[in-house]
Amino acid sequence: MGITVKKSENFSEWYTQTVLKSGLADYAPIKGCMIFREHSYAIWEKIQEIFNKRIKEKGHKNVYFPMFIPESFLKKEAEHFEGFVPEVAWITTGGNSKLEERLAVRPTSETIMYAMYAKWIRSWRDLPLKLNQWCNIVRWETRATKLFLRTREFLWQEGHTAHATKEEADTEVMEILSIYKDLVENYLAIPVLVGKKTENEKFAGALYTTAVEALMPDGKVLQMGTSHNLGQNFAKVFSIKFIGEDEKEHYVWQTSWGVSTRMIGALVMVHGDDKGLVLPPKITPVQAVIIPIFYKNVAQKLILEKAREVLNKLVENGVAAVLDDRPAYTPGWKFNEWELKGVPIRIEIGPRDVKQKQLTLARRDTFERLAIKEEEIVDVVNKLLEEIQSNLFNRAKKFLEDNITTVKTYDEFKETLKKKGGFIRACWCSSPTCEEKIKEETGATIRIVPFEKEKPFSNCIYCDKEAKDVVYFGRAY
RNA sequence: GGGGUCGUCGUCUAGUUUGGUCAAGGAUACCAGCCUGGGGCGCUGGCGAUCCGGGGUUCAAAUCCCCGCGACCCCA
Repeated sequence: MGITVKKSENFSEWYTQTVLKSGLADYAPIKGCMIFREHSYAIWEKIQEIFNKRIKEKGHKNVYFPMFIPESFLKKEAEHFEGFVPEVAWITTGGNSKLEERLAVRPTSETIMYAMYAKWIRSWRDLPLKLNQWCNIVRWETRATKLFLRTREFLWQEGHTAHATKEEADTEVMEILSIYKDLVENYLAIPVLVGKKTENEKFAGALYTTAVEALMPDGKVLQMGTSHNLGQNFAKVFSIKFIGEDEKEHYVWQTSWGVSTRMIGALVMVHGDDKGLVLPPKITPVQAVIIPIFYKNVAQKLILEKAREVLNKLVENGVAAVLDDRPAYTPGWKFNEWELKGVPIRIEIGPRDVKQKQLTLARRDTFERLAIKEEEIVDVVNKLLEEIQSNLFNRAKKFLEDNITTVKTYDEFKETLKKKGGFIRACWCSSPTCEEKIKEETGATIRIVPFEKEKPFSNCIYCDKEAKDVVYFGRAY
């Protein structure tokens, strides 16, 4: 019933088992598809809650657009279409009749949304337009399914804004990126690198793309979120124009950005251990579980009463606590189950504790156990939750820092990639050809070009010509 | 994209190499009853599989062959 492999020994198998056995997800009876079960959906709801709050503060509104996109819409922006067509699922038939124009099941919603933006935006007074939607996305993957990371259907949020000027759009892109960084680092406790994408790696149809990228324990890099400045590319093909204060006609400047349920996969990989999930307190649906320990010859009622009292106290003080009073399972069984599910704190209440007016607490991240005075429970739990949150982040941060390797030659580059993985900091001449060659030969891509230009410390690792940028390479999921 | 492994009760698995002993064995889960309870506790009984689908070879197929479907692992 528990996880039968060690994280350090067979990472891939460990990941699959952890996801399945913790009750996060299951395979669906449709190839390439998965089921987001209660546990992962609850985490997703937390993410929604946090992110909604942040963007609503900034004046964004949530909407919902159709999941079907007419082919002609998708085709309007050539680069965009090229980028997505290899994995678009098409609807060609409705009932018994063949459709006159086939419909794409949205791989992303730029085109369907912008067709409407063209209708809604008339004047500078209509700007900025800042909409977001939470929805499902379909990309017809042909590669092997990996729960949360590579499935044909997944959930995400996609924000789409329109602005009067490029500067405003630039600002929007950066503000959203910093919300993503905040979400991932301060809630999911996963440290990230932020920066720009190269031309090769940018979103199909964008002017430029920015991203937050995280490092997984197996040395591979996972893109956690992207924020794009679309320039006026879509505005021109969808004719999204407004009359400015200068009484002239202008095309809008647009942004789009998204994070997906992939983040849940990162959460599993980064923090999980041989006993299962380890969830950061700020993102877990359950922060503390109370497990009463009964003995036949001791008044069960007393223990249960005490457990309920502790539960109420915690809940009243804003702790997401639950009481596991199922009589059919033994305490040991429950310990294992809640550890598998990653709950940060376990509170045990048995006859010993009641007698001594104490509670026994156990930390999920360090397995440390401690006895505390009953009346201290709220303070101690809150303090522990904070400690666990920062411990998880610091652990991951150290791992990230230890796995950023600076190299000066291509041999060193290949060696590091093979032996260690992680982020590789190297100099690059900024030619897409070198980037492409490196990808072909090693599988590594440029994950991030830092916003603050660093001074090159060597020539381009591939062509040995003068380097223009210091960039971060990695093998990505 | 390339290579490999695999598919048998809900789940994990034995059996496949060498066809017959298998109307498929075990463990776990599930149900009933007892017993327990500070790390997946124990006992008794019960339920549960046309062996992924299709075709072929054969007196005989979970086992051999072909096609399909699906999953996983490794490599770029």
